[in-house]
Amino acid sequence: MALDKEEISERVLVIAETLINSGGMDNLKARTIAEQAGISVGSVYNLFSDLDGVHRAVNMRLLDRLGVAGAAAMADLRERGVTDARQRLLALAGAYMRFVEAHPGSWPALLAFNRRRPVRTEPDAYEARLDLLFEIIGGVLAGGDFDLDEDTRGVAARTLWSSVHGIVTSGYAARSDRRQADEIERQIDLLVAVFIRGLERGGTFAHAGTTRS
Amino acid sequence: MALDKEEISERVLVIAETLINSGGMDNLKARTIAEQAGISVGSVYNLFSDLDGVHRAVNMRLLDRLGVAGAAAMADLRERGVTDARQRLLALAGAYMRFVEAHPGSWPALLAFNRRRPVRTEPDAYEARLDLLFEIIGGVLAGGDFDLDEDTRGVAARTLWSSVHGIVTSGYAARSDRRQADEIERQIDLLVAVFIRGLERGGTFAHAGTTRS
DNA sequence: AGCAAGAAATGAACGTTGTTCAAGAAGAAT
DNA sequence: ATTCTTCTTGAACAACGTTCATTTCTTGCT
Repeated sequence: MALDKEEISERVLVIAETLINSGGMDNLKARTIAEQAGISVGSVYNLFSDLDGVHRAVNMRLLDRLGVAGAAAMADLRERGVTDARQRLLALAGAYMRFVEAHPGSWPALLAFNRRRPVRTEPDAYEARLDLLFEIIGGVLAGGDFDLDEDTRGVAARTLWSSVHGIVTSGYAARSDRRQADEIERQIDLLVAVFIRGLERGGTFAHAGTTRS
Repeated sequence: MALDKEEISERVLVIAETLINSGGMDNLKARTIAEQAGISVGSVYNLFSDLDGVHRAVNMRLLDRLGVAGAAAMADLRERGVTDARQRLLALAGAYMRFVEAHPGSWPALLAFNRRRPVRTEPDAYEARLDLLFEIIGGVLAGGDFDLDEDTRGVAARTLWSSVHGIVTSGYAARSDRRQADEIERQIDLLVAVFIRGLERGGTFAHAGTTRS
């Protein structure tokens, strides 16, 4: 055996991500992986349970990289002495935007994968990675001069994440030219500005009871 | 020919939506459609270009229904004399939430379909239906006592849509139990409250220049 | 070195899928 | 009745995910 099992798995995942990123999840084919990795189809199934398993592993690596990108953006601003909450939130949103742009195939594939009905295996591994993102955002909110209790701050952080996520992904789903990138930036600017103004005034955000019919 | 071509198309679409909604897009199979509709596989391809064409048609019907649901929610509040912007936005978000709940398979499938790389056919038909939603939200914003120019109001409407969309879909993607429905409602409450507080103070929302690195 | 037992890799084979298209059936027109 | 046109059919094809009997390699022992 020329290579370690770990090394081959690694290579398979790199190949798999490239395939998915260039042609969507439909482009992830067992025979293509095998050919490009220099192994047989059977070996792919020896390393991973099935193609869904390969995709899951690719997705975990993606989420890890997104977390790193977010943390790096915060570290960068900290180094440059920027503590302004608005700029930090914009930097986080920008990091996410660039991340999605850099993964035009694999990120949509991750989203599509997580929507598939029969269902979530390893929810913990997935949500733990999301929690990391929420904590970064929560940290920014805690650093600003908002008067929020811990619980509300958590909800606000998750709301910000969901909102930015919605803006970026539905933006790129609609089109992919530069006009759309500008639209996304405008929406992010407005969202962050509105959030900061709205949160600055403090208070609670109890359920108004009108969401349900 | 016992039935009109229109009638059979209609029946095929109803069957297709049921299949997609119950088992995701993987459940949409040419032979299943043919069998349930009482026609042959070839006839399915006679009515639609391919399975993507069937899915596209199903998606258009879904978007139409979503638009109707939003308009109905607004009409209902108008009848009851409710003009408060906050309650109207919450009602819209609630309508979307219920819509997504009512389409656990077909709505995620629509989202996944629109993310597929090779690409958008008929972008106009799709975006026209989205514009209708934006106009409904824009109308609510115009009705409230915000001091927004038309352009900013449009951006705000689209931002609200994207945000609510992000909250609802990433909420249901993560889990599907009742705890998650509560979380979604909390996020929507906070988002709407923050938006109204933020927008009330007027002003512009120009690009701060920190989104891009 | 030789050898046996266990582990890992292989790719032919199977069942399903989307899609096509020659052949046939049905209808319309003369 | 006959021709022409249009629609319908389902067998056939290629491509896919997945399995598993067979082969190949590795390891431990004498």
